[in-house]
Amino acid sequence: MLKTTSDGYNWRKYGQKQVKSPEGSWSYYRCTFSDCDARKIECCNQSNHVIETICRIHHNHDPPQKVNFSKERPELSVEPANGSNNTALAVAGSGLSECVLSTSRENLF
DNA sequence: GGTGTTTGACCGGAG
DNA sequence: CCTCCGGTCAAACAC
Repeated sequence: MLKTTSDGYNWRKYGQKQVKSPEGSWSYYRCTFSDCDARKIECCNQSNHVIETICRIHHNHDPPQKVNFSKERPELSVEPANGSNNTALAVAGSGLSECVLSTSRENLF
């Protein structure tokens, strides 16, 4: 709460599921912004480490960190800049824009 | 008191 | 038509 998460947005969890392997859990997140309908799904492994972050719907607004947020922000921007053809990522009206960010679990593991 | 998290149940689509 | 699974909502609880 109060503090923003990885993306710089405020996410509200609205569901969790244990799917696939017993060591796989999906956490469903939604943007707390009233004017935003962004959704995100986090895939965690047995140790509750986020191994994959699937962004479903993108935000239609700027991050709440409007004040001096430039000094923060490690390096993970919203888009996978390392992606080759991330141009399709800009498809806001293409219906379904999804980006899968594979986080290095070794960071925590 | 308000907002977000947790957990179980319900619904719709696919096979 | 029935069953399984992914996705969402709602009530209760925690901070």
